[in-house]
Amino acid sequence: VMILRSRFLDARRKRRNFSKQASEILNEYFYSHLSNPYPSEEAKEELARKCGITVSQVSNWFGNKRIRYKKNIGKAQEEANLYAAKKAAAAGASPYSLGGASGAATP
Amino acid sequence: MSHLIPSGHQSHPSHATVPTYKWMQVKRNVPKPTAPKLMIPPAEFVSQGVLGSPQDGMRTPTGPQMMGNPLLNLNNTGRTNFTNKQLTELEKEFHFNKYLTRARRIEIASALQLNETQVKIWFQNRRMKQKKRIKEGLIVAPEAAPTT
DNA sequence: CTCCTATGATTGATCGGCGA
DNA sequence: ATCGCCGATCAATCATAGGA
Repeated sequence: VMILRSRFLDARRKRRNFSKQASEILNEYFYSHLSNPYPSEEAKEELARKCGITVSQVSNWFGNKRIRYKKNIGKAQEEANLYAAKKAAAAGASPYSLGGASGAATP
Repeated sequence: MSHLIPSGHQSHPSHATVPTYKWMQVKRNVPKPTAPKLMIPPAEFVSQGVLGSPQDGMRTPTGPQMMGNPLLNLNNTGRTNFTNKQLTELEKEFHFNKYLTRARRIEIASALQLNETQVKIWFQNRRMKQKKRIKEGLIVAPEAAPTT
């Protein structure tokens, strides 16, 4: 119908997926701070630089990630978690401090 | 640092289940499950929201509860769907004043069939939106902005 | 090419903190 | 004590990109 409205007003909604590498960086941060995935403004700026995106995009990414993670608790999310957590540990090049605190699954 | 540890737990002993942190349980007082009927008196166009959503949670009704106007275009989730007319008027007013006075707010709310709170919130969100745009270097900066 | 899922962006409204 | 604003976030939705 008159759904045409958006065509013009929301043209800005031209989305472009982030690079595979950027997503990797964001996921690494997210899962290594799963206990509190709320990066500070400074952290967002750094992530934005590393990912080559804007701070707002970083905020959007975390916002979407948190909400969508919650909607899947008990699903493949945990899987992805272990995957990313281990990967982050292996990479060992991330300057992020493990926020987890608890569990530490590194026998 | 003391309120981000998992709470109850109920995980499964088998695989390394990820603990459930508080942020994962955060639930907000979403407006109102808006019930039964759906009515759209004026065949006006709504900005968005036309799909039907399943599921709806139940939240503590006790809260800000700003609604009170039975003739708002509410979404099934309780969210108001502003009409283009309303958005146009609000936008126009915004360009005139970034801030509203109580009196002006009442006028606009009445004219647009919205709550004072909704008008207030709309302006609040609009200001934040503009700030964000300026920050990202799109659109002109305020006025007397000492760029030095 | 069609159908479906993943994902970035938008936005009405909420939460907590501040100040008048 | 109350109210508006800010900054951040939530939650639902839109629209498109990408994969089967």
